[in-house]
Amino acid sequence: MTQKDDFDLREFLPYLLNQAAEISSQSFQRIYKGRYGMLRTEWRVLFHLAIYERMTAKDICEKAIMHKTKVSRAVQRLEQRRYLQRKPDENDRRHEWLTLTSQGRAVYEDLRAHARQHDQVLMQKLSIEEITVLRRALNALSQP
Amino acid sequence: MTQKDDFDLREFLPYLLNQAAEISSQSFQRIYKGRYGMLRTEWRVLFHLAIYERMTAKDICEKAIMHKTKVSRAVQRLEQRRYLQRKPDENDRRHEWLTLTSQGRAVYEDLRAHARQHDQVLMQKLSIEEITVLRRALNALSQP
DNA sequence: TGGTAATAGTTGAAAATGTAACTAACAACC
DNA sequence: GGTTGTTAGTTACATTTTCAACTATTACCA
Repeated sequence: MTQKDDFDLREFLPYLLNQAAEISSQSFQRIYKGRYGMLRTEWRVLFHLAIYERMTAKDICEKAIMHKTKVSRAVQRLEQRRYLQRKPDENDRRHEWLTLTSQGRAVYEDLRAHARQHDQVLMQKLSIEEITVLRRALNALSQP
Repeated sequence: MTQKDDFDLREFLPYLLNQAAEISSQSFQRIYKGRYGMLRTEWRVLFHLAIYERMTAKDICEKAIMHKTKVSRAVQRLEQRRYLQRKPDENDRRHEWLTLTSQGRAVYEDLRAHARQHDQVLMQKLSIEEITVLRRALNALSQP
């Protein structure tokens, strides 16, 4: 098992990004899954609603770059657990406004604290300068 | 839909990493999926075998940080398409040595060229310095 | 006005993934 | 040698995701 080819997987950005994303998500996953049985799609929707307060599913699709069926199903499950409420738009009944319930907000507060803590741990692997550049680079790469 | 909370999702590393990984993988995905009907797990296994020549499934699990069932299934599909061959180890028949067929190597050559090209496009979004730091940071975050 | 197109969101079936239990081969120890 | 434990890899089943088709509502325009 000795390396032969001159193509270095460890320099291929999509590969590296995936690896880092996967590994750095794991311990946070244990938290939202373990405590609330939530999926990745679900905490993402929850966090967006907590931060932006009031969005339609479409808004979430765009902000979070998620497919509408993913969002639709995440919203369903969050509604079943009473973490969010839906309210049809008065003027255009194709839209539904989504807001967190107080229970949903409580879950968010808890998860946010863990997220912060988790982020701290991750950042300990990097220097301040690396963190700054990393965030900038990741944002740049997130523009489609 | 105005931001309210002081927690910034756009600074939460697992989120940022996922976003960047997802988006930067898309156009490469269109290539391996469109041309060869392959999955992400499959190109990863293919690339590892091309680069290291001869590995067991276990080796791939460790290098690629993939679960053994993922690897097992990817190997099955690559074998069905005649991209790789299995050969049981003489001394320990629990191990199977995997190698690419010439057909598998041809597919790799093609995909590698596209991967390089794709990487070039991604890197155009970044400065040289950002690329260096990004790679270093991603490698650091990939250590579990 | 009526007819076609576009948009928000849902649903069902197929594909992929995760989890845990399984088989087969070897190792270690008495 | 036989029992127990470990390792490599597969399989079965449940859970998620994807893709395409669908409903319901609004927009456009002759």
